[in-house]
Amino acid sequence: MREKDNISVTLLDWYDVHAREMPWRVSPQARRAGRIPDPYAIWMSEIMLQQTTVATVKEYFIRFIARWPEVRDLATAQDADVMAEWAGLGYYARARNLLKCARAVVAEHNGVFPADHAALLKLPGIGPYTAAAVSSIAFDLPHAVLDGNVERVMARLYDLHTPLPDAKPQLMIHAQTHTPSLRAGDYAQAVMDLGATICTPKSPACGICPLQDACTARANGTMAELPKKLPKKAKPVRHGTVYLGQRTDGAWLLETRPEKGLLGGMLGWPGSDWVDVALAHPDSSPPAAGDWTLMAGDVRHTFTHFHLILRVVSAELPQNTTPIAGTFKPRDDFRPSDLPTVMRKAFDLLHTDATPHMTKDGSLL
DNA sequence: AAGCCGGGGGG
DNA sequence: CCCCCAGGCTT
Repeated sequence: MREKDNISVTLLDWYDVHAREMPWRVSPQARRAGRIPDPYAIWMSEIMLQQTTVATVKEYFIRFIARWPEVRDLATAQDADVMAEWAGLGYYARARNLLKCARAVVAEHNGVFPADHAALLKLPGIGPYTAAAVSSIAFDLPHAVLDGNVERVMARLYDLHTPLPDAKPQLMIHAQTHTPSLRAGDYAQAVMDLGATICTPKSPACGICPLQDACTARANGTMAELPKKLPKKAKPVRHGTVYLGQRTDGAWLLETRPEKGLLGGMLGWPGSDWVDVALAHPDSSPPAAGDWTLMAGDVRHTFTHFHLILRVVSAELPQNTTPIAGTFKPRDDFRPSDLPTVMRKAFDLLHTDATPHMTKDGSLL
């Protein structure tokens, strides 16, 4: 086993050769040539990368930057436009905080992201990880990033068997130990790249790992079982009903969900509450009078903490319909891609299987 | 400290 | 189909 005192040098050398291309990334070569990363772009990428893979984020990042090139553009955007652009990316509180943060940077920091870890930490949506990531990647300040990748790399490097999240303080100490005072940004990206591409959760590619000779778990053969985690709890199943109503002129009956809670601030179909299978089926009344039809099949979707099974009920509504819930959105004003995934699945069900399961008879609903 | 928040990819 | 992954906010 080699000593662990030059981990950062080894990783930086590896990163010089193996750094992946990303739309927000300044390559180590470009950085040496004097190119400075755009803190706004780094911040936006890091918010999107919370709980989300690089492959998924790329297209969203490109669209956001094209539409709102600078923080002042985003700060003056309409809430609904930002939420619609975020649709499908998940964890919608991130989008609400993205907007809050952009407005705070304009209002409190003159439109310039502060090159200061403590100041970044005070901004909405920026926690310990993101403050360290922006500090290091955008400003080359020597703050240690500790995301899931770094946790895994450090747990294996030190063969640490303490389960997460109890192990976090120890892992953070190791992460800080290896963070260099020079090239802190490249180092942060290097260690996260390593975790994403080589030191992977399952079947890590130890044979091509630049740290293989320094890795204690590799020496002990325990890398596949690290990091240990506390057991997760089972997800309950909930049931509900959504109503997809389309007026004769093509307008859809939609509602904007409340700011707080599940899918907060997002567009969705009116419907019942979502209740546990053990309870009575939700008493759901349609959002407007009409000839409602239960569609064949159902929508199945899994959220962070429960599985959901939705009945989908549809109707063609007369032009003079007065909604009980929701508002009509003109056909040309509505794109299915503005919906969070579970709501888009309901829309897809309507259009891929247009055969009614049974005709509405009044008692059905 | 524990619970609340999506969605994608892999076995 | 099920399992795994993983930051920040709220309470």
